[in-house]
Amino acid sequence: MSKEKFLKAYEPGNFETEIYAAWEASGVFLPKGEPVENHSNRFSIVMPPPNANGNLHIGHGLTIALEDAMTRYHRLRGEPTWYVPGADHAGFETWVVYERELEKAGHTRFEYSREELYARVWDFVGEQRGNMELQLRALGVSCAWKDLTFTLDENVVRRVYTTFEKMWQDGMVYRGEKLVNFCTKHQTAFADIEVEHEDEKGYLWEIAYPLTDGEGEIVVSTTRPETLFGDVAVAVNPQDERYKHLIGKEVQLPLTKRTIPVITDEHANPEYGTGAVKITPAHDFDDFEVGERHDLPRVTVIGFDGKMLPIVGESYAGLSTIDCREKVLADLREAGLLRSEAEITHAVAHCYKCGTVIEPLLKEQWFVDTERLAAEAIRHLEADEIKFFPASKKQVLINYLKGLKDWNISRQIPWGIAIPMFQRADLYDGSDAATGDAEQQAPEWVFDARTELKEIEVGGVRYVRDEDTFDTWFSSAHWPMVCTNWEENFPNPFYPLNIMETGADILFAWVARMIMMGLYVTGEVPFYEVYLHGLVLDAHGKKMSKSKGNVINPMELVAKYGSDAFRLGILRGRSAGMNQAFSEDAVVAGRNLCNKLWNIARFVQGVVDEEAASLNQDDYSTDNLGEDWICRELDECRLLVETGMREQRFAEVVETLYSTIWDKYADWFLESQKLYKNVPLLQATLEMILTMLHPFAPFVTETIWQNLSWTEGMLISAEWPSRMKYDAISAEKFERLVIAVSEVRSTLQALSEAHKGHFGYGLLYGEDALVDDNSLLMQYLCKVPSIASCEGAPRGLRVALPNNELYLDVPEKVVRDYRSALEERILAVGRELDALNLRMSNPRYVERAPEELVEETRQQIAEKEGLIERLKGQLEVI
RNA sequence: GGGUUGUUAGCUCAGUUGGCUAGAGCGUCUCGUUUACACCGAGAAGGUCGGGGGUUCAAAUCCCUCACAACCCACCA
Repeated sequence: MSKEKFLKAYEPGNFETEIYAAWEASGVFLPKGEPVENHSNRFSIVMPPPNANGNLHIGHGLTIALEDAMTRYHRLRGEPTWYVPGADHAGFETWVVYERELEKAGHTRFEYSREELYARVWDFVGEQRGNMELQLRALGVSCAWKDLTFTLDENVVRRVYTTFEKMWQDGMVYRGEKLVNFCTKHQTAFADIEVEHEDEKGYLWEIAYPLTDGEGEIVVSTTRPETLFGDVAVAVNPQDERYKHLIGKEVQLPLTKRTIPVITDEHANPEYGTGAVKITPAHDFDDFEVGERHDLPRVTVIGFDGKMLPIVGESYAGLSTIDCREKVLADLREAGLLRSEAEITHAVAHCYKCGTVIEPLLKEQWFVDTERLAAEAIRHLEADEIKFFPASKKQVLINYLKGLKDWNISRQIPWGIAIPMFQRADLYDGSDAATGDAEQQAPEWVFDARTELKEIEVGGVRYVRDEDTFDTWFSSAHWPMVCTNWEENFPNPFYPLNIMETGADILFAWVARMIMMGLYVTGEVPFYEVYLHGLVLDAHGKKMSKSKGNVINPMELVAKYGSDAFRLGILRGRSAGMNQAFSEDAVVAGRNLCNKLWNIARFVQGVVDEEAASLNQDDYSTDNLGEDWICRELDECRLLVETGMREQRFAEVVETLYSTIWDKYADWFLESQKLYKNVPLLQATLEMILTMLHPFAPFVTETIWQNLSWTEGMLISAEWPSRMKYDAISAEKFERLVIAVSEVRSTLQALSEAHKGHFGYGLLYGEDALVDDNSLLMQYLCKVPSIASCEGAPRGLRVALPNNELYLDVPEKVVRDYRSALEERILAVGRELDALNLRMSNPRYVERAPEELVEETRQQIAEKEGLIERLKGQLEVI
């Protein structure tokens, strides 16, 4: 590239694609150098895999901005750095999308075998693949593309099967008939965590169950009268005096011919409803447990299609639960058994995808016994082996793990990793009933990884594959292992990961499971740090959702403002774990910074071109105050960036860089360089700010680097800046000069406003060595037409500075017009002085506050007193 | 019902272990075409840091309490 490309404004679209291609082609995204065993000298991170067939949303944008900034920073520090990208088959999500397509085309899943469906979805995803990866590239992600892991890759499946087999052998996997959360629309069970509870209006009905001995009745409270066909008991609290005489009696179950017992159980709450509750173990989680305690039968009355089963009798069978409810209520009313109806609000479980009410149904499923896994995870968490950002999430996670229940890992959707379990054929369908002893003694279930086969033969016995697939979180739990090829590379120099960065909303679903699984398989925590980002809300702090129509597409922002601007904007003001509103203004500010940096580079390149003679110097020196000052400021900035990166405080790092580059480097240093032109220093300092900003704005910094005449190689693999050398006393002096210039400018502006004139006044100075030594710079920065010593005869308006003797050479008339402004200023300083005096007049302050603080206060009082004195003198002159 | 986190300028948000005059971006107002940049420069206005109480020489920061908001968890029929 050449300088001709240094156009006036930075146009990201002209460079980004080209720059990204150059990075990718150079191989710089792959880890460089020998990974060392000490994890502090290498950096590994894996991408939470975006949905392979989807588009990136704003949350991905934040994820990439964070992860890529970390990655680039560590790469610049010279550490072997490995950022592994991923793509998710997104089992249920993708299945829902595909099934919708299928339905649009007038088909249903039931027309196809599982193999056919799997193949069809595979093709469907294949068509979409690539979009997501292109979008990641547009965001500038510097990940090792050749190591991209798809969640259905062969090595992932192999790893998952190995773990599952180990769990099966360890007795941690079991087949159980339990109540599961079942979506009757999607025909699949869910883990507890996948179910959404919402408060809804409903009714609490009271229904009379007559005693079989004819001695009255017992009235139960229920929100689901249609499940009464599945009732197996009525429970009352053992402490409830009202019902003591009924315990052990039988009642007639209304609308049926069955009778059921009255039992006691703590579950019955005497305070709620009538205090008597019907027990339906097959359709209610509480009742299921009551049933277990009392060894009650489970009567299933609702099918997986959400319709009433034949067992409920001809007049109800086949009805939906809602229709059945209406009919039951009507019939009860007619029978005179419905005692009351009251509106209530209660939590109802819904499918998180389609909103269908979740039906608790009995189903045979595979479960993972989580007790051991959770206990081990808690042990390592309590030993502080993983550092959390924000720190508070660690305890939140421990609390969750303490209450963790067994994990249902069976899903009835074809798009996923098949569960490698086979059932003895005779038990599977009964059609091929076992005849011999050998068959009858064979185990009911066997583990076998040959899931591509529908049937297998083991020891002469025929087995049929379980049709279900794994919960995606079961395989995702292996993510850090599979992405780093933990098994093949053992001992793996990149495992455990340095950090896991992901959304705070999947702390339980994912982070918890990665920790449990990592410990179970490898014996080590899978990562040393966890950074959890919050939700990106819309501009008004509302959650983004398609239905609300407030979704912001990151790609549109990238197209409009550039990738760097988006990255700078999305990180601004965002801290770990917090849900924060998205601000397009912050992206605009990012865009402006990129343009500013671009013009800084144009200026520096211009000076370098002009002063060609002084080129090719290896090192810089500092020859005047501003140069020492900028070296000090840049070095301070570097330290703040390093600390901020260590502590994962990205918003602060960006803020620091922004103000250093703009408010210090451009506004003061470059302005003063228009007089002095220290070429080697300009070059060194520009390189430094480019390097420090590169993790956050990779494209513009690299583009500039490529366009500068003297730089070599690529910025992405440049060296992190080392310490700057400077004279601290000079730097301090420049700081005072800055204050003086600001005050002069401010006074000039106030004068012009008071007097409606333009401010072509000269500047005079008295006994002021600092100004005397730097008069040219003062004149230039203050934009005054002249500067001179007042030769012991001050005139005009004294500038209100405590440490400098400066006068603006203005006519007396103007000073008089300025009188009110001066009076105001005196009052303001007076107020400040009062506050300081108040502090000093408190003897306990002097006594207890640190000495340097007290000393500082004393100095300030002296300064303010001097200043006020001078201002008053000025007023008297007028 | 339990838990977590918020409430700081017109808007969106920073503010590390308590300590100089509480900051930024965007917006607003005034002035300005000084050849790096109008995606700019200079200057300015704007906040009793949600309310109340407490600890301290000193509180936006620590403690208590109230109000409001968001999110997460939860089987109360």
